[in-house]
Amino acid sequence: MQWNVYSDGRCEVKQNTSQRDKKGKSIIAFPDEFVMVDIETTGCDARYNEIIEISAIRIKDDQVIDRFSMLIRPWNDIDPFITNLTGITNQMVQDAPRVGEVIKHFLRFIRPEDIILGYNVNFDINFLYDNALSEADYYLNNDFVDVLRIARKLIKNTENDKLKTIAAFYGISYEGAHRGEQDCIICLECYRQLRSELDKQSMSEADFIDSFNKRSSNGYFTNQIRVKDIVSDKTAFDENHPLFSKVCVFTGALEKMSRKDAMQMVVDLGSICGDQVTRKTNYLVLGNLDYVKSIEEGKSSKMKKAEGYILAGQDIEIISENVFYELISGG
DNA sequence: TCTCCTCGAGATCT
DNA sequence: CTCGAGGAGA
Repeated sequence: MQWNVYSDGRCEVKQNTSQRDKKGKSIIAFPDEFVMVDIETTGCDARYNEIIEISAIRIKDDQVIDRFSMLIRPWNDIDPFITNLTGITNQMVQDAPRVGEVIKHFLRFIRPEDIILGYNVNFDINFLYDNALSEADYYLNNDFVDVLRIARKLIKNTENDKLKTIAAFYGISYEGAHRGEQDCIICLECYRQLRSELDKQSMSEADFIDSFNKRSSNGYFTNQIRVKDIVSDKTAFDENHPLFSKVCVFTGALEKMSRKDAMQMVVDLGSICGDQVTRKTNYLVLGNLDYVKSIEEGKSSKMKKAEGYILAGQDIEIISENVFYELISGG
């Protein structure tokens, strides 16, 4: 909580700036022209910490066409932890301009219609938004693309999704990282690799973008995987496969793959996925339900329904994830 | 089958 | 914060 303290002793809670209601949207896009941005700061909290470096590079049609990089002299000393992390010392910034001057230069570099890219770029946007408003009376409202979100969706087998890890995954040098300009270049290289990853996974950019934008008109997430969204491009199937023409329904979270991937395997075998358990259901595949608090006795509604049908003599089997994989592989 | 809603897990930037 | 689940009700 921050306070405004007046000379007559009055004080009041500082205006809630955390709304940032003119801020641009986080979008998923692959624009032909954009500005890659990275800042260095004295800490992680935009309310209490200061920007000490702003860097940006403008890319058009995969070419760097303009650059911006300036150090800033903060009002407070730079903590040794930050100097150790970034290599930026108090001495390096002693003749640098204040944030007000630098942000005004930056606002001349960036154009209102530019799309900003960066890694976890919401962090940078928040600092820039607050300083643009307080120092230049300007609302920074550019939409932005977070390369982290793209990486999270596309890269599954790394231990985490830090920029360092994604760079290593693609063999991109991390030399000179934690300085603005170099981080822009590293992020740009990762972005290029991630974009080409779509081809490797034979996915169109439009489909990839769609997978993020499954929001209903009121803005709520409706990210449910629906049976009708899972189609097979295969035309011939092995009719002797144990799952052929069987109806499979999933409940709970699978441990070894996403439900969507599992459903894709099912339809690629010529089987049918169901959204809910019915008399036509043949297999109910049991994922992990532990984390679902609303579930009583560890059983989802699909399980209870299936058990009811089994008691009534229907041909339904409730199977574990592992048994499901055995069935998939034809065993 | 669609809309609206709730919940838990797991992060990233300096 | 974002994302991936499940559920009630129409």
